[in-house]
Amino acid sequence: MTIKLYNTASRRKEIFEPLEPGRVGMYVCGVTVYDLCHIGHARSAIVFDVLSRYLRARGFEVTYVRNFTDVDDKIIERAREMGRDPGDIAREYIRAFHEDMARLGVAPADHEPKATEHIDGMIRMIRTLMEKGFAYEVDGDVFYSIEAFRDYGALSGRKMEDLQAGSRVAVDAKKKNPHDFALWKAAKPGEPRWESPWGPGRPGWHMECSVMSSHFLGNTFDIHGGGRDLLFPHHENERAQSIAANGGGFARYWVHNGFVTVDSEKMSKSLGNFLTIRDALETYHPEVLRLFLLSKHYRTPLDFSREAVMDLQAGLLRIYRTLQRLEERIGSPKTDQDPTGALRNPAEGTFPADFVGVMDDDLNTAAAVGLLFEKVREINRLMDEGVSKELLEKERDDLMAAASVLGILRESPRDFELGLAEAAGRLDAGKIEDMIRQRAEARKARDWKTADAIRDRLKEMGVILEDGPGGTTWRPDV
RNA sequence: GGCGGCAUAGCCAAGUGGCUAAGGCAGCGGUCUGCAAAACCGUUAUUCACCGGUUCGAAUCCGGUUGCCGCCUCCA
Repeated sequence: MTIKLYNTASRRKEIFEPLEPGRVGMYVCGVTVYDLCHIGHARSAIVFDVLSRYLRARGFEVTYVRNFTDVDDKIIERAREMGRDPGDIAREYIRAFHEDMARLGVAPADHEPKATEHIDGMIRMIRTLMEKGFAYEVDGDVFYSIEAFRDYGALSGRKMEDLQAGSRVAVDAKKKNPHDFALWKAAKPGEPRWESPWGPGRPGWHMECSVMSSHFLGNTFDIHGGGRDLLFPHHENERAQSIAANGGGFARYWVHNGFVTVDSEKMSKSLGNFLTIRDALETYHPEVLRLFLLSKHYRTPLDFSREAVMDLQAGLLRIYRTLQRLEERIGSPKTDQDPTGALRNPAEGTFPADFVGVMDDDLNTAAAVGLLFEKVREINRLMDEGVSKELLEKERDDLMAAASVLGILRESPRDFELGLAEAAGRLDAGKIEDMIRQRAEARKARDWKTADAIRDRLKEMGVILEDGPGGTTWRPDV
């Protein structure tokens, strides 16, 4: 079986073959750290987290690089507004990013370089571009000349004429061509600065990704990812710089995730319709959010709404209830083995093979989630039929293999339910158990009226009772 | 203006040439239960925005229409 990925550069799905068999180099554009991240950032981070997990589960050795843009106009502007040091702002939001990602279960990348750590490399690259005739300096600014790069526009599928026709940007008189872009920006008073052959200044935005990707992955590497909005101009420019300066092919597969929208409109700072990860986690359990963001194919826009998220929550809860039942029957899962082992060489017609089949097809997590639910129904059926412990263990291992690639089902079932309840309000376990005892006495006396009244009262408190052969248990009404 | 994407049941969402159009949520009927809850079983799109065309055969390919969205400017 082979993995297929949609390559934005060719606008079609392609069979994925890494440059070096068995090894994958993957670079994903991270965030500019001037504010808290919103759930659009979360989608991107989660999609590429799943891609790296999946590639590893399929036996590839992955080197995953995700950068931080920690020097940039927006950071400088924010610092000025707040009367603070730009470096402090960047550090603060890098910390916030790590906290948010940890809560969402997004694993750290193998390398998380910051732009400011690679200024020397950027200066070297700019010098090379000037020597090769791709860049020119004007009053301490250095620009890339897009006309010098014949292939400019090939990645995003644009023609230079089209670009000019729609341009609304105020043209910088220093530029030879309005779409030339800054490689180096001369520092204005009070701005962060580094010494360079063109005087003090800072790098343009696109430089960092070119330099850091080649530093960690080489001049030609396998996967370059990011949000769809980065395709132009950011990725087009990165590519133009890198190929012009280094030769090589730069990224071989370009993978772009779609946006999170609200009321069908892109979530963005300028529209003011964004929801930060933090705010979302006040209301929704991290795994609910994660499953929601994976419930639609990564390339299509995903509309965020409370109803849609809560629907997924109901579904995830059902999966956890099945895990709870399993635990009661066959005990807790073993934790000392690689959960994804079942995906390595799955036998045809089995659940792991089906899962691999849909994931191989351009990371179809939506279909994968569907398979997960089918498997859950089957496991419940098997438990109703009373099959052997060995079979149930096998079934659970298969389920957990898929779940671990998606990064869900990481909690104990009880913790998950209580976690949901925490968002809805706190429950007093002692009082609840007291009332359950009273109800048990009433039931013993066949006083159904009293028993039902107590149950109703608990329901109002947000507690659901379940009478089973082993007595009554309770769970939060979520 | 240029380029691109999307339109599948009450809602969310897979499926891109051929068995009965996945799955989730919600609803309804049933099994189980003192009654519930949970779980399971059954059920809910003769039809895939609309109009043409290609084909033995299309939700899937082609042309057109409508609607929504994105990129072209910092943006995941």
